[in-house]
Amino acid sequence: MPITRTDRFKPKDVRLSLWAKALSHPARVAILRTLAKRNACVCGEIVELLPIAQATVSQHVKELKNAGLVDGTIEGPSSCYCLNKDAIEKLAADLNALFDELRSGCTTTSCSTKGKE
Amino acid sequence: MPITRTDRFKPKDVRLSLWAKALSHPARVAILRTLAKRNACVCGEIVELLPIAQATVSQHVKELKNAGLVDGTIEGPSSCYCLNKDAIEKLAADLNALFDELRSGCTTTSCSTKGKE
DNA sequence: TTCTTTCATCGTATCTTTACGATAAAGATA
DNA sequence: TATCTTTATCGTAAAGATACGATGAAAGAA
Repeated sequence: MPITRTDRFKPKDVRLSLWAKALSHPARVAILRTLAKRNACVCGEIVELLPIAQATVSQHVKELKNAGLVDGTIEGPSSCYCLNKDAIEKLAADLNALFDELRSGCTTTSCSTKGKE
Repeated sequence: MPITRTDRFKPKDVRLSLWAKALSHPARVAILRTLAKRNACVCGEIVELLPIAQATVSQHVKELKNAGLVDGTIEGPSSCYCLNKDAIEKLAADLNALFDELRSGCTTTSCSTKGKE
């Protein structure tokens, strides 16, 4: 396998950026919300709700599956999707850990206030 | 202004996807972590730590500033950056609200287990 | 079997992101 | 003033993301 650019970054940062990328399109956020609300749903229902074509919805769902956030099963002629709860929790945990880190470092003064006084 | 594609999605989803996009590159995650750890720092220090060129670092920092997550002040010949704590909290709140929503909907069975039994 | 429904994938056009070298701007230093 | 340092921006190449129509595959209905 070739050396990718991301190999040069810390795995922790790469991991988080991949989670974030999964959420970085409004269609994908909407799909996750829909799956949560309906508890699982067929692809066609998602297509109805979103302002994009069926092929594009499939593409976005595929990304969410690749990210591990969504599972799918074939139900007759249609596909049933649902959230992967474990992955959602891992994502939430990773992000909360990041925020803890971002909160902890800085104490009081920001550089902008420091610069203005 | 022209009608963009994202106008067709819900503002709430667009907003979240924009936060996520800000975090969707390992360099940007690393920059945020660095700023937290050092409490504020000069552009050159970030360049030293990351495996990318100075121009690219500037570009990533600019995106973080556009997203509101980072503030910057000019200090003599150099630029000092720091986290925007308020924005970080807003981002954390938005994401936690999403996770609450994702957790609440589904109760027990996922479609994958349902499909296998 | 033939037709319909449902979804995934292919092919492709367009736009965006990422990356870098080169250069410009602006403060420091000599 | 001339020079050095530091950073932002420009120009641009390469890669990736997004979108859609068309097509394919697979299950169900007629």
